[in-house]
Amino acid sequence: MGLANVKVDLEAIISGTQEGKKQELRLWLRMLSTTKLISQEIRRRLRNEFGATLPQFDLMSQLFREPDGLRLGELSKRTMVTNGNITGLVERLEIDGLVIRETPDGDRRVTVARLTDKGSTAFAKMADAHEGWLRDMMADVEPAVIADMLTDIGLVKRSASNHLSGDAGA
Amino acid sequence: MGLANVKVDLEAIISGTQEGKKQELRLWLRMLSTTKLISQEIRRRLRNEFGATLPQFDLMSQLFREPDGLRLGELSKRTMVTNGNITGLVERLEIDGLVIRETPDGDRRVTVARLTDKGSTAFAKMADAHEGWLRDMMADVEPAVIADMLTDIGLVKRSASNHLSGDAGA
DNA sequence: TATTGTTATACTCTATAACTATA
DNA sequence: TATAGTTATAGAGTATAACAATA
Repeated sequence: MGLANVKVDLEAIISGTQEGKKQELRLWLRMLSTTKLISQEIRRRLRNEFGATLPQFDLMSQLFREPDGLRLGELSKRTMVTNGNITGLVERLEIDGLVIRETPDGDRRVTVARLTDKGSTAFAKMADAHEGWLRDMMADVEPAVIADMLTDIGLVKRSASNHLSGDAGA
Repeated sequence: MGLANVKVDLEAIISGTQEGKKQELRLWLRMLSTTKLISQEIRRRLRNEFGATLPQFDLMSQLFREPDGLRLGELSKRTMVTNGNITGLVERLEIDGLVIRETPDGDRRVTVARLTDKGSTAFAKMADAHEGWLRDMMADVEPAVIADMLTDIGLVKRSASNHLSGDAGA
């Protein structure tokens, strides 16, 4: 108890003071290194357990939300992968039978990619595992990490009762 | 004015409730997509303005902190790059004259890498620019993003005075 | 002419495993 | 035998630019 409602000083950040700038910078740096760790592990598991890459997972997750599929240009925007590279990315997935490309009648320049049934099933499994992995990884570092992260960057003011190492349950 | 000390509910997270788990998950997902955007832009600028890559920048930042250099094994750990790949990474930097490899007398199996003067100067410039870029990127999205991010994931309880869109200065 | 994709190129990163030299 | 690096290999991602087909 006493852990709730830890005070956060957002004012420095929002008002754009020097101190606020420093805090922002540290927040992003912290986020970058933390997410590097996480995404490295996610990539490893995607590869080992599903033979997939993170960009492929990203792409499939976009298609999963769009049963009718997406034009490659739109896919490119959403995944932040250049047009030229979307082709190869989709191609590899098509070879595995996870994605199919079709040209609609209206405009023959257009290519629409969508998940096959196999792809849809595969992605559902991956997404499920993905969520579980995140939970696992959080369990390893939790409960200290999030609060520590916020404290570390000076966003959360550490209070006497906010000392997490040790008897969190007491 | 009312923006300070916004209340944060860490209790759900720390106590490990269902609700806390959900919040964590959303936090990581948000972080992953946010940092993807940022690191993509950072990578682009490092390449265009300095001809460097993010892994190279990471490696140099480790060496910058250690004037005496680091053994490759230690570099590998700190950068999370496998031993086999550290060799090539360091090699490319050595070709550019930014890093030098030396074998100490005590143990001839060991290789120590350290920044050259040129490398040190180059890194200082890069780090400076890097910090500026982060500030720039934050300026684009700021002040809403950080607070919004925290609010969005349910970490910060949005209050009446915490409505950021619009007249933040009033 | 503009748009939509594709192709071509070149480089870096990443992972894995076999290998060498030294201790 | 164990340790520190290196080499070898293969595959994917990334960026850029030239290109083809269609509108």
